[in-house]
Amino acid sequence: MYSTTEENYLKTIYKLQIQLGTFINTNAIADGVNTKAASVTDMMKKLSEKKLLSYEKYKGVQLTEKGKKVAIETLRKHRLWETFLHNQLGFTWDAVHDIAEQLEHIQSNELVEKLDAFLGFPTHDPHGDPIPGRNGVIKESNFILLSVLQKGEKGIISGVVNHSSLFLQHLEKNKLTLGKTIAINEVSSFDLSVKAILDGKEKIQLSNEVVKNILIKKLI
Amino acid sequence: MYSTTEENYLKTIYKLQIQLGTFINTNAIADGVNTKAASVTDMMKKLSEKKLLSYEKYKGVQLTEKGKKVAIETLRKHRLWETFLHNQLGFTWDAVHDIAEQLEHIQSNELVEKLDAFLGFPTHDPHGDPIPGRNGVIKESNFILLSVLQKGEKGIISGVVNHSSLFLQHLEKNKLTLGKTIAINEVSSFDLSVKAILDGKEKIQLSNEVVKNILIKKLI
DNA sequence: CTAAATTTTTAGACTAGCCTAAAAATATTT
DNA sequence: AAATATTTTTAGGCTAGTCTAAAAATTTAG
Ligand SMILES: [Mn+2]
Ligand SMILES: [Mn+2]
Ligand SMILES: [Mn+2]
Ligand SMILES: [Mn+2]
Repeated sequence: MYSTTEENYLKTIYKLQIQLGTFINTNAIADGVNTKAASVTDMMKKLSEKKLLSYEKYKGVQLTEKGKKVAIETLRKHRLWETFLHNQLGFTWDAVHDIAEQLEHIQSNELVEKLDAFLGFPTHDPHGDPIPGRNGVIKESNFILLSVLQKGEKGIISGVVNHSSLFLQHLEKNKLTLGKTIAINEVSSFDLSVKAILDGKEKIQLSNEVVKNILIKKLI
Repeated sequence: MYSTTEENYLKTIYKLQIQLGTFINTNAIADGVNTKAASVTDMMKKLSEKKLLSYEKYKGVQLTEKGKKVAIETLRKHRLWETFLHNQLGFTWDAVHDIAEQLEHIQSNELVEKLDAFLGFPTHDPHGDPIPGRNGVIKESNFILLSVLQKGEKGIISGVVNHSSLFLQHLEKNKLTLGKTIAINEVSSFDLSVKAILDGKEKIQLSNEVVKNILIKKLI
């Protein structure tokens, strides 16, 4: 139905709309799809022509319901495939994104639904991001930043803000994976680094750069 | 490394080489990749430039070792994905081909190897076709046509000649699936249709059109 | 409120892959 | 051995998607 390129544009715009509000500017899109502003302008005209978004010169861009639907379907496929790669094939969480970036464009509704069932209708992908349902509904999780936890509080690692391989590998190496419990012992008022207990056993120390990129579900 | 289009050309030429001999002509390729002869000539120049095949004007085309390697890798991926779709996701054998036609172009060696392991290193796809190994070796199976069996002989259904959805659905509907045993009771000398026993139980009647498109492993 | 900086759009060009129509080469008949 | 038919190649053109450089619009600063 839509090309790989079109789906990538729509998915990127959708994600930008979530984090930045409604009107998305050309440069942000160019950055997101890894191309130049001139190419984005071209594509915006085409997508607007196809009623996937509304575009007004110099004013930015906004997805229509139709465009949002395609974006969410693509996101759904991406996250289901990431889950497959991680849970079934044993890929580490830093390796799944690039492959899912290709797999998300395979066209077959039957495949998506069968994959979903095969995986047991997962609600979150390996990075803790919510997987949109068949109906297109996304249950946004109310995770909070680990950096807002105070001394004495604890939570379960449930997601990440930064999705880069470098960061994910760093977490993996330090056993900071989804499901682990972190209890804050002390927050340095000098560099905001944190001393904590991992899973009630191990003493660990985390830089502010790390704690502000981990999402947790607060306990009690 | 190579585009979807290039991989499709190479895979098609490889299959033609298997069934027709070494030099493959333009029209056969055009037919295989569903395009026009003029487009094939263009592409042959490009693939020849990249040393994937040898091309001499008006003389036809032949894969190099390099080209053969790419073709076999693509065939390996195609058949592994078909196996995944059938064995794990429960797709019927007539539905897997079109989706595998897309999946075979996903680029990741690690994915192929992990998928292979996940599937238990299968040797044949859902149509009975052999799956090339990681080394690129294909164990050609010595299946024979059901139509060569004589009265009193029997065999196990192990593959198909015709891969069309229509034929596969017909077989499915008549429970003529891989692994079933067929014992010949009688061959009509009028229309070459066959009376047989399926799995030692059920009496069946098969047209010549059907028996000459089923491959079996002969018993005793 | 004008001037400078930034962002966005246009203009023109490129590649991959495809097409049609015509020309050239090869194969088949007579 | 011509004549005819078929196959293949060339020529020229199309679309999707990309780029650079220049022009136009908008935003920010003085
Ligand atoms: Mn991802
Ligand atoms: Mn993810
Ligand atoms: Mn197939
Ligand atoms: Mn097959």
